[in-house]
Amino acid sequence: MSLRRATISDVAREARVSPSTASVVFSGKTPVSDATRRRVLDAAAHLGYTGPDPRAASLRRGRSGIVGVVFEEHLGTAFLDPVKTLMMDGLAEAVAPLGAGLLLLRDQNPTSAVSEPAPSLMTAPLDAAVLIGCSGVLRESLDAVRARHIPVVVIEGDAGEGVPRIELDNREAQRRAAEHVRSLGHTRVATVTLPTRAGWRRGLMSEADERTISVEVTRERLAGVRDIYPDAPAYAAAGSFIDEGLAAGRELFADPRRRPTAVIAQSDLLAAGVVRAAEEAGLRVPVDVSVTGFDGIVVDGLAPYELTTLVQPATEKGRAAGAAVAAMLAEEEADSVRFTCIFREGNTTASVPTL
Amino acid sequence: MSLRRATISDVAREARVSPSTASVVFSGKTPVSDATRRRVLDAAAHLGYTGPDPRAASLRRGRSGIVGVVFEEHLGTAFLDPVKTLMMDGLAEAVAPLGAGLLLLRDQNPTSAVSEPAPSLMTAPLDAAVLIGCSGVLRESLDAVRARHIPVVVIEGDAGEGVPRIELDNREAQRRAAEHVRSLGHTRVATVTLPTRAGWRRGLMSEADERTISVEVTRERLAGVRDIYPDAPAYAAAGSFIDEGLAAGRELFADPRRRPTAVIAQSDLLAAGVVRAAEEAGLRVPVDVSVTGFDGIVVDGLAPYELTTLVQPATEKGRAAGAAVAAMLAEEEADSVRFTCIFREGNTTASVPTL
DNA sequence: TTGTACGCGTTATCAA
DNA sequence: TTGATAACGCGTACAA
Repeated sequence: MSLRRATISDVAREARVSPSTASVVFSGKTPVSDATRRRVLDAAAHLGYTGPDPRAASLRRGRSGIVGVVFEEHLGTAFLDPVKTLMMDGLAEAVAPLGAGLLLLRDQNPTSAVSEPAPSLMTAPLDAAVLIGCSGVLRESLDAVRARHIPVVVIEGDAGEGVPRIELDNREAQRRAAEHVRSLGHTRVATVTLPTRAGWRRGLMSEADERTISVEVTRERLAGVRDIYPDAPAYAAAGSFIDEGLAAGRELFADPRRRPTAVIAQSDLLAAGVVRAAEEAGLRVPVDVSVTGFDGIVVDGLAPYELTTLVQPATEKGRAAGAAVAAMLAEEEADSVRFTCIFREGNTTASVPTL
Repeated sequence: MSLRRATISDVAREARVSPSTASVVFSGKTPVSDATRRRVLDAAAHLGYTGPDPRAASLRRGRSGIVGVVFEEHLGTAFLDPVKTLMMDGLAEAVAPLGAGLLLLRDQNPTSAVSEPAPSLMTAPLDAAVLIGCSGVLRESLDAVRARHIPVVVIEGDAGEGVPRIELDNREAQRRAAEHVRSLGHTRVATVTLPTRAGWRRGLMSEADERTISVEVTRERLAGVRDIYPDAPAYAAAGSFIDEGLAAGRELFADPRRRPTAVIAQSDLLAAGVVRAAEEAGLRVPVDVSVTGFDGIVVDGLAPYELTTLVQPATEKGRAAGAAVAAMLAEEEADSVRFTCIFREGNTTASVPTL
């Protein structure tokens, strides 16, 4: 065995062909006679050569086969969100035909005090990047990627002109849920929102709080509720978890005299928590209180309840991002896509109780 | 603007320095006079040069800054498992100082009928690879990676000689839970296991079923129970979900005369489902029935229950894998690590009810 | 502190 | 069907 790994030239020499011929045997881009292919493959096996070095190949081709996925949070946190998980699934599926893989990236440099893009985002051999939830924080990452002229797609965020976006009709969808609740006769309604900004601790929001929501999804969905119920109390959770919904529900159901007859939650997990809080308070769902969610995921352990919710095409969103990436890599125009949620009536909403 | 992107030579020319000087300005490997640095940086800004091309740099240095993480399942499925999620977190944290990112990889080629490694595993510019749950299926991936002489670490799996492993004391830990249950006086005990093989549908296992369990974790933990309760009925779930535990619990609690007074579940999610099933059957936990879990994760929505469980250092496992990768990249010896679970008594176990 | 020269391993192009 | 040639863009001895 030699010290350094065998290269394609070594294989070519051993097989008594030119390096280009050996290369072609592996890439399959040009027909090669069976005899020659045999010789090359045998030589490769003999030398323990397992195919072209990806680093050299990617330099030569100008493609690395790597798509970066940029999160603005801890990976562990990101994957706690079932919607993001499904999106990743769709994305992975959509880039697989390109022979590409997904590189997990965080936006912030964790070791740096000042806000600057993570080094890996600057130094990774990316063919394209997908930014998830482009709020203010991801701005630097976006700029960094664009400066590198890397095609970029943004999911759920505002990216400025020229950047394809994958969006949801958050406001309209949430409004539909509110309309449904109204059509059932509910007038005492509360809403439980997703976090409003980084570092928000849970609690009822003041008007001032509402005006300064920096998370677009939260703002939009709240606006959808406000279209129908301008004055409903809004409780902002600290995250999209059952336990957060539970905490919110406890507070909302605490005072029997101001108890809402319907709660519109901005995620299914929050809604599940609200349902639990209702049970805990001795309220029957949906007889005494109606609850709506958002996302349309399967909430493990919530059976026999089926949330009335807005089903968002989470996997589709990922797939669409992947398709946009594929288009941009093929030098085609990639369009923004706006997905529509589908209202699904479960067994957690009913007419307002008659007193 | 020129057609092709500016290279470091262009910058050097514009700054009237040699390419190597310009290179050094970006890498910082050699001191450069302030004046020169300025000129180079200005020239770079002028030309829109954002730093060395990662593809070329990685060819030259022989490092890509990419660590592959190989799963044997759909990504969406993998991230449904809180333990894997935490592991990813630890892994990401541990490789970040290397300036490395995590490339998500599946082991099987989804488009191929025959079992062969995914193309991305063969063609991705990996510095190292981490295989998760190396059962039989991941064998090909392991061989492929080793043929490429890429350093590899295996989490929860058997990798053969020379491959560092990150393991858990599954059997001993589970035995401790069983011992705890026995010390509480329970004799009518059942266990709920993780899936036994790919494609297993839920149900009680026969002795023959038990002998042919192909998932190591399941086998080991079951062995731990068997050390104490050789004859306890074992129900294998189809996945680690609350709803699976619920289904298992329903079956175990169906017949009041053969009802177990304690259930040992192989994961916290399964245990949570068993707790729900107990409630559903009108049994109080832990008064009428004790339940133990495994993992020590926070089960969202299970409050006020706190499972008696075995806390496994999930994040630590990821970190250890990252450390092993770092060591191997530094040409050091990387040792296998065997982690120990910590028994934690919650409020879901109590003495056997007196009749 | 700066510059020269070379090679990292591959593949696209073109001619034979 | 095969082979010669020339980059791809950079980092790093080594010399100046």
